[in-house]
Order: sequence, then structure tokens, then C-alpha cells
Amino acid sequence: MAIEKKIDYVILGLLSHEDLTGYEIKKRMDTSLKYFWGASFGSIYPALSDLVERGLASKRNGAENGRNKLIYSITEEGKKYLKEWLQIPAERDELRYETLLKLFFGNEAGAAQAISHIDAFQERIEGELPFLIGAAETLRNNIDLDDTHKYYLLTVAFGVKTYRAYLEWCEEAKKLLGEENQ
Amino acid sequence: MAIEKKIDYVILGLLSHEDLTGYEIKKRMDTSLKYFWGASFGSIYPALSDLVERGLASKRNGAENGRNKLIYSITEEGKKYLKEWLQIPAERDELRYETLLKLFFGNEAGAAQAISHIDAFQERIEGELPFLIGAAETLRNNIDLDDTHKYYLLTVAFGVKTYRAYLEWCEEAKKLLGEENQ
DNA sequence: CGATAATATATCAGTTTGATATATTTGTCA
DNA sequence: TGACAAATATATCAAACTGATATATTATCG
Repeated sequence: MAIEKKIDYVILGLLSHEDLTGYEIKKRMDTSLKYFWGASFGSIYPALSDLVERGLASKRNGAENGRNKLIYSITEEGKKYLKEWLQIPAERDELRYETLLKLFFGNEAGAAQAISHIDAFQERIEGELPFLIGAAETLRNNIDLDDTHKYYLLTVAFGVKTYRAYLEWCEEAKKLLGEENQ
Repeated sequence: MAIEKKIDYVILGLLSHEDLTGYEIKKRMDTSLKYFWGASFGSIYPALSDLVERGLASKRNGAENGRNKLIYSITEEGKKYLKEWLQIPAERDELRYETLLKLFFGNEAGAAQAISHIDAFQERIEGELPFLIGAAETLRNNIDLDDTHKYYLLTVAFGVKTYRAYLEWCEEAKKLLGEENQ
């Protein structure tokens, strides 16, 4: 059995949709996958080399005008490897919320400090939510255009649901903290 | 400026509430902090030694009946260090949802597979939600007993809100996937 | 009284991040 | 047209952290 690196599956998953360069993979991470996964260049590039070495992906030179460009594709073996992983139940779903962490220790710094953390969180969520709602709308309208759209929509809908819950919580939380101050 | 390790702040935060052993810190991580943070023994024990070395925590031997036991406390310097960090706005709030990842690539494996991932997710959330609701109830009833209770409640309420949103999403998602199958 | 679970500390290989370095091309404003 | 910033693209590395494992003692329960 090969070594189980999450990054391998994420990359293979993206390559199963389309051929991509390492840079483009990073862009997908920072946009489409942003709301439930992340990865850095430091893991992407070594993983790509490793996948090629293991025969799970192939590499071709796509240089245009002299710009360095390495395009990666998934191989049949890679598809098999990905499909096997997709069948195993997911184990690790985890959050890493620095905002919540600072709130948990909030008594050290007081209610005003806590409220300012919540405000910052709320602003970020409110700023991102319209984009998620827009993406959901677009996907819903083009659900039959591509096989992948339904599954994209699933994850975007998750984002919308949770973001709305976050915003409700922000109001509740500030009310709870405000009570003490009066 | 000292090195910015998240684990240092988490440990100092816990020690600001009460004196703890490394083992007890791990227990707090796996219960109270579980819903928004995590840490392993492999980071806790080295961090504790490091914190003592830097004068941010102190160590005393609390062995009873011969059982090995090292009890850690936060120092005044440690409290200052923690308070400074609590004032800085949180930057990194991130999810790592393997369930969502497998769903995002779901077209490879099909709707039935996707639904089984959602079912497993839903079962886990439904199993944990009553505990969260119970904890929120207890905290609400004892909100004035301890300064920390209000802040604990804040994070538990976050858990309840998001878990309920997850469950709503599960139903929606399965409906969306079911439509194709008909 | 024997087995299993809980308490407790510790280490380490392997994974990943976050930062940084380097170079080219494209867009934009004047 | 020339200058500057932004985007494209690959690569590396120290430091952080996980997940697994090792070791030992004490508590619990039938």
C-alpha cells in the first residue's frame, strides 16, 4: 500500500476534472476549494513530481513564448487510485478557528476585545457570502451542462448554509456579551 | 520577538484557567476545544518544556503514589504574552473537511457513493449534537458561577449553530443528489 | 486476581505550512 | 513607448504539527 498523503488525492481529484499546472492547482485551492480545504506550493510541487514518479499522473511541457509551464494529467492508474480513496468513508473533518480560540480564552481580555474579534469575523463572512451565493446561483442554472456541477454545488451550498449560521451566531454572541456590559 | 507557535498560546490559554498536566491538556483539546481546535501529544509535551524554558510557564512535581505527574502553571510573564496575542485580530480560520473534499470529486464515484458519505457525516453530527446542546444548557444555567463560562458558552453556541446548519445541508444535499437518480 | 481502561510522559518519521527566491509575461497608466 | 505593478510559473526549506508508537503505572470491574 502506498503512503497516504491527502495532498495526492486532492491533486488527483483536480486533475480528474481537467489538466492543470501546479500554479493553476494552487489557484483552485484558493478559490473553489478554499471553503473546505487548503494547500501550499510547498506541498503541491513535490507531490506532483511524486505522482509522476509513481505513474499516477503524467507531465508534459506546455511552454508558450518561453514561459516555463508544466502541464499535468491524471493517468488511468491515477484514476483508479483516486476512485479507491473516494470509496473509503471520510475520517477527519476538522476546524481550525483562531477566532473561536481567542474567544474561548476571552475572559482574560474582556468583553470589548471579544466583540471586536466577532466583528472582524462577521465582516469577513459578510464579505465572502455574496460570492458564494453567486456561485451557487450560477451552478444551479447550469447544473446539466457538466457532470461536475452538481457536486460543486453541493460544496458551495454547504458554504452558504454554514456562513449564514455563522452570521446568526455573531448576532447572538454579541448580544450575550453585551448583556454583561449593561 | 519570540517564535509564533499556535500551540504555545493554546496551552497558555488553558493554563490561564487552571493548572494542568500535559495529559490533562490533551484531554481538554479532545473535549472542550475539539469543535474548533486540535493538538497532539507530539506538540504538547515539547511546547510545555519550551514554555518553562522561556519563563512563560512553571513546572512542579505532583506525583502521587509514585505515578509520574508534572503539573504546569502559567507565570505572570506568560499571562502577559497570552494577553498580547489575544489582542491581535485572528487571521487564519480554516476548515479541513474530508467529507466535502470527497463530495467535490463525487462525479468520479457517483451519487450513491456521495449519499453514503453524507449519511456518515450526518450520523456523526447527529450523535455529537445532543452533547453540545447539553453543554450549552449547563453553561447557560451556571453563567455567573465563573468568569470563563460566558466565553465557553460562546464557542459551544457556535458548535450548536453550525451543527444544525450541517444537518439542514445534509437533507438538502441528499435531495439534490436523489433528483438525478429518479 | 486477571484483564482492560485510564493516566501519564516522551519521541520521531513523515507531512504540511509559510516564507522566500527567481524569472518571465501581461496589463495599465501616463 | 516606456515604466511599473500584477499575474503567471516553479522551486526550496526551516519550522510546525500529526499520528503512531513505546513505556510504565494505577484504577476499575467482574
